[in-house]
Amino acid sequence: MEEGYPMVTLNDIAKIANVSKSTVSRYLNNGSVSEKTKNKLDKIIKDTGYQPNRLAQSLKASKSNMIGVIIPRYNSPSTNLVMEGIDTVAYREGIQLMIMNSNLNLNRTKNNIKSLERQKVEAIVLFATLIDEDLSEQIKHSNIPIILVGQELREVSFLTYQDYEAGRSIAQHAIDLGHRKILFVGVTEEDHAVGVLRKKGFYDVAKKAGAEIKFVETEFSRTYSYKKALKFLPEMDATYIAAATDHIAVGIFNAGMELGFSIPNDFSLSGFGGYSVTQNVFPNITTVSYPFEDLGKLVIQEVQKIIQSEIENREIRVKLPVELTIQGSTKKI
Amino acid sequence: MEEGYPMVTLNDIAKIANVSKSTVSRYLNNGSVSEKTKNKLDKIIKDTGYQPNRLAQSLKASKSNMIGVIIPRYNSPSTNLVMEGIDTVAYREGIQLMIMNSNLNLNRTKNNIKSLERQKVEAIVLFATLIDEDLSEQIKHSNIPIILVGQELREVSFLTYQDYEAGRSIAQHAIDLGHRKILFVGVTEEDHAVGVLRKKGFYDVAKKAGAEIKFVETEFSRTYSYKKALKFLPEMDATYIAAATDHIAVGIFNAGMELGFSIPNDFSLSGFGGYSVTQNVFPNITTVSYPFEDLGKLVIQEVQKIIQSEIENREIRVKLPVELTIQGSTKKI
DNA sequence: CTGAAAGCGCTAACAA
DNA sequence: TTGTTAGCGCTTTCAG
Repeated sequence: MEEGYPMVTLNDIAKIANVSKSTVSRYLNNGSVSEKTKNKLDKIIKDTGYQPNRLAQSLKASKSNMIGVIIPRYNSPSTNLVMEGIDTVAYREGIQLMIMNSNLNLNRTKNNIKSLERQKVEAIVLFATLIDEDLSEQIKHSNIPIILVGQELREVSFLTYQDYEAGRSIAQHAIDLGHRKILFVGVTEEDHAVGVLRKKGFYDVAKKAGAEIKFVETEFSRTYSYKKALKFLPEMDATYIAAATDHIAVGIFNAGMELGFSIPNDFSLSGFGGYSVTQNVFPNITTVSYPFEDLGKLVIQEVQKIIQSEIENREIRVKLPVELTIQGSTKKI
Repeated sequence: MEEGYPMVTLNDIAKIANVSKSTVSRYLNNGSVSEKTKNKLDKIIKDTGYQPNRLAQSLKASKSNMIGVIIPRYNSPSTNLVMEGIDTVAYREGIQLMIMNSNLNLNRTKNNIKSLERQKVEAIVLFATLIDEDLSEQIKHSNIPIILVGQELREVSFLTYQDYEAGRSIAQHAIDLGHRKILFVGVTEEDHAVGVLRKKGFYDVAKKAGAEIKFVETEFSRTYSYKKALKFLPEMDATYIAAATDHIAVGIFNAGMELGFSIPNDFSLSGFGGYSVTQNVFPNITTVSYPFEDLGKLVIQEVQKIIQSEIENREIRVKLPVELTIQGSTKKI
């Protein structure tokens, strides 16, 4: 590996061109220099391969033209879809993303925020599931705007989805199909959006229609849910299983296949999310589609507004609508 | 959203404590200050919530303690697994990652490299599939070390997998099961690892055993492969289909299910990669497992060595071994 | 149109 | 142990 060109600074360019640093800087920014020096600098910069040091620029400006993003982990399909939306707009707008992984760990999340503050990012987009009092305070008192994704929190800006309505929507679907014996496979209530809202929406509608609902708690991972399902499926009497996420649904699906069940003949099955994994099994799994990518795009647009406006105290509260996607895994009883 | 604490700098701390900036700096770094000032500074820093500005630190040091990572897109399962490995080691070592998305676009890749150079990252980990002459030159001449992941390239450091051997390995499996009429569903040869090496390894072994191989070219996406398979499956006479990636295999699997085929009874099917998607269908898909996470860990370890050593011209060439994972989708003819 | 000078926040000689 | 000084690379008044 041969060593590359040496690092050349603005000062070097100035010396070579026999002008002052400010002239070079001016050329680089406004471009308001004489035709002659313009040509001269043009050539020198091209020859030397000069690139302005962004650390120096940012330090000078006291801001970095970057937006921090804290993701919960790398392989979360929903997060990745949101990221695509974020990336699309950020790239178009010339905004750099500083992505950090919290690995679903509260302490790492807190440290990530501090780190991004020190990096002078202009705003932080935070994917968080679990939020304790401490983190909540940190968010509120940060000197840079933090916007939460996928959860709602008092006194904090957020963009999320209509999880409660999603629950209602799929419950209505189950009821419409005639199901009255239902198993809801959910997650911990510590996750407010998934653990509380989806379930509550579902229960509210299903109970009202006179359905009998049993509950099993599992974890987000497909594998864990698969193992759990191997146990509860044999002794289950429900005709409809509502899983709190698509991944959980797929885990149940696979366990069902392995145990010799036929879906949707032996029982109907649905998820939440609408990501592609529901189409990796056959029949495809009925789900509620979430507008992940749209939310990503929207986040950056909102962040832009916050950054550009001088009014810092705009509080954003957005809940995007979701959509029932009926596929082959649910049918009339 | 209430505004946070005002930004406090090292200088502010110094003034409040009535000492010089260097004393504060010294306290922060070596800690070699008198017990008295130590206590004083301790308190002030805690009270003010002071955090050193990392832009200034990095500018001063002319380096940022960050490693740049250029990923091909957000939802690539293999990349995300490697990222987990990278993240594990980087977090442990206190190294920040600056992740950028090339979106599989050559120009974005080139710009990403420039951007990371300007950011003064200490090294760049580059996931690239397509590499043209221009990019190759850019890599070689960059003034910061760039290490390629998942592909090999002359005169460039890289870590990748034994793709050729992977091809051989799964071909041997097919042959051992008695298959002699084989369909290989691959991708463009522009992707050397996937499009060339896997295929070549497969062909070398299968041909030698007297098998008859037909070839269909598809794209990486599951959906595209699914559609393609809907067309070629009905008129296919092979007893074994080797897909060049797990995603392609799943696409074929789903098309097969939809057309009423039974796998592995009507034909055997295998993929490459070994990520969890192979277990999202039933029967699970036979594949070659790649050590994605290990590679991620290794990358950062190697990068560390490069950074720490003064010898810049260490060229790294690593190809990690792979492992055949036999599951339910392949069987004896 | 151009240059001198100050300063962003920090670190690191070097003196005291 | 502490303070003074210079400087990382850049932008931005303010004069000329």
